Amino acid sequence: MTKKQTYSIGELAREFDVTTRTIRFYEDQGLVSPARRGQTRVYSPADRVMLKLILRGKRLGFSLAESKELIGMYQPQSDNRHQLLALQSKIQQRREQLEQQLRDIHAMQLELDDAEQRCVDAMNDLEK
Amino acid sequence: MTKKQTYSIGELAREFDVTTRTIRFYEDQGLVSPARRGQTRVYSPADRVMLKLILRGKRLGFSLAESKELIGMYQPQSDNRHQLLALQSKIQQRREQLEQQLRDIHAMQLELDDAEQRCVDAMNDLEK
DNA sequence: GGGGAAGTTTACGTTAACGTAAAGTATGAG
DNA sequence: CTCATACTTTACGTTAACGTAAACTTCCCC
Repeated sequence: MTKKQTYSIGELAREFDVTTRTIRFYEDQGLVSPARRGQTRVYSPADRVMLKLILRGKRLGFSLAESKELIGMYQPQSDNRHQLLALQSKIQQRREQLEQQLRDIHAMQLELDDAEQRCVDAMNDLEK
Repeated sequence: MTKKQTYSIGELAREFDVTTRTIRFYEDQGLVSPARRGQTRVYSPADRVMLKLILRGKRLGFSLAESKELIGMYQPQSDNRHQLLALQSKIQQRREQLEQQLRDIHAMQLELDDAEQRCVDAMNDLEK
């Protein structure tokens, strides 16, 4: 028995806590392309994975266009040497961006530590 | 000698690679409030730090409003116990969001590793 | 067969974060 | 004095990422 799993738009919307409008919008932008049973959209596990990747991109501040490009990088269909080199270069750029984000997160965490400490101190002061 | 350092809007724009329009927009939004010498804006080191924090927020996908709130957290001026508790709660939320971002980044890094490997393989195949 | 829930298309509205253009002011160089 | 450069305000324009409303179909339940 193969997992013949499919999803309705409503199911996915609930799972990922977005509206159906959002999912249809992503289709407009060419990020997902669900099958149809009549008029109705039928989503595959692959479509579901796409959504996951898009939303992960969003959490990191990526635009839909960026996420789309990023996802495209995961399957190099190029047989052209030049394009492969270009792809590698893009991958490298993304890597560097992610590392910048890591640094930024670390800095913020330190500041949050600091902020919380001042909170605690302020509360201790309140208790005379 | 105190560091009597100040900056023009143009200097800061160049340093942070944004337009002057952007910096004025941030002022409109109440994120910075430079002094004036006549009509002309004069930025202090503190203003410069603000800009840094805002742009760091941007790199992590924060809206200006979120960055503003976050920066506000760094100096609890509250003498109210209830507000201090609320602030702690917000700090905790930010922490959790940052940790989600860390997980997201890690996942992306793994996928980039994978993507690059496929690139390398494809290039090796090209060399017969 | 009437109704409700979930799906559909079409289309106009909204918000954030600036871009861009116009028109004026100030200031140092030559 | 004149010109270039850097600043200023005012104001309309733009893009991304959906929200929201209207009007319609499909399907299932009782």
